[in-house]
Amino acid sequence: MVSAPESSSTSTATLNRLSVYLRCLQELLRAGASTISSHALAERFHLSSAQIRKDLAQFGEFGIRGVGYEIAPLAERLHHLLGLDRKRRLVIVGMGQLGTALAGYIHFNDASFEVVAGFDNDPEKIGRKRRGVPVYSTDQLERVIQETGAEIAVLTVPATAAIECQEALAGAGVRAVLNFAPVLLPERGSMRVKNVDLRTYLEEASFLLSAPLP
Amino acid sequence: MVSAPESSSTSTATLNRLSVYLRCLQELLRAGASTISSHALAERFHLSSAQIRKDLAQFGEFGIRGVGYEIAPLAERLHHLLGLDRKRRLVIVGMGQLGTALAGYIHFNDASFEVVAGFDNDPEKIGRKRRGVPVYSTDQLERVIQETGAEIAVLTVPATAAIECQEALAGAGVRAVLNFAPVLLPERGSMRVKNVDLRTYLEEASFLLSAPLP
DNA sequence: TCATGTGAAGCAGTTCACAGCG
DNA sequence: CGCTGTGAACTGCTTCACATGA
Repeated sequence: MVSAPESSSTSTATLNRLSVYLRCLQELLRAGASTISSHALAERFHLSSAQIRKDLAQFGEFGIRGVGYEIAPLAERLHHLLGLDRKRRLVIVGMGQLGTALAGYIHFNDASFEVVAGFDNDPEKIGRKRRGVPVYSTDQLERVIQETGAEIAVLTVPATAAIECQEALAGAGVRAVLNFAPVLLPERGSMRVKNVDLRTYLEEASFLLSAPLP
Repeated sequence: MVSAPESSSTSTATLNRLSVYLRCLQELLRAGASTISSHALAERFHLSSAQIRKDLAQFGEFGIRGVGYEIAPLAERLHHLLGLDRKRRLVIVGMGQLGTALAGYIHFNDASFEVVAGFDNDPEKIGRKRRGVPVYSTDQLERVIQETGAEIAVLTVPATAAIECQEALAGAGVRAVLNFAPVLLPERGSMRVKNVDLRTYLEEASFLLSAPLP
């Protein structure tokens, strides 16, 4: 038994699975279960049980041989590991259709994240609230982000504006961006970027439909 | 010179890059360029030039040694390859905030995709149009999909409803799903699934913010 | 006995480095 | 000469298989 190494590097793939495991564990907990084996978990996600054990073993020995994992402490561990016991503030840049919808969606779905501000260039929107979120001019980006202490940004602006927005966000100290604009934004310095390119996803679907059935 | 192999298997990663290359080529074409080298492309995307050459070489020899790639024919080739010269019909299941926003977004952004129907359980919405898209009861899913010939579905329903929706879609003959519900839907038979899990993305960001700076 | 934790093997995708050709 | 096309090396993730321990 070793006290959790915790560090080195956890891959994105592993991280995303942990997020999914956590939700599953929370559900099991609500349903009154107390332990679960890697095999049982694997079945739910159509993964291999070894995958799950490897994922979990990175952070210390959490399982009980012959039995499985205790759900409650494991869930708590993952919750902490993902940094979810601390509420994260985020801003939405581009309060159009999609930005506004995401503001509501995040607010409604996720207790660990708080949408503290939206930005837009449309004078009609500036100074009002949309879905409970105050909308500021994009000029105010740096000031508002520093005042609110936001750490994450969701980018829902047109492709042409995305790069300059990213620069402004980097300047304001934002360290994580979810980019919905259809451009591949690069990581820059300490800023992490997750590109969520709807267009690419649709085109992937289109390709698969054209291809012969597997 | 070999006539394009075209087949075997193209990985998702490659496919997604092709989608991005295509948009870049179209932009270059509008700007009046006629050829581009793998190095110049690589610079734009912060990729290696070898990566780009490998990606493109899968479909035949398209480059001119000592020069680079001719933009127009390459763009046309990729466009065809991704199946974009054929208009794809899609439906949105769950016409809430997010579903409605996506309907507008796709319609506005992408000439190759047509949103032909939305589905929801809310009687208030059924029978009306939202963002130009007629909304039907979820009961009608199979009938409407077969009548419209939709091939792609965007899932924006609550997590609890996602699995049964997937089954209904599979039954209706839909072969590609973009799932925005926060559950990991499995591929089933010939149905391809792309999970776009906002919650996981946010939690990934949260983890990275907690972790020491790289 | 049964399920975990883990080295070793396997596989996939990326990068390297250079031969080949315009 | 410059840039493509490509085998070979490399990197990192996944799966296997088994020793270990409750």
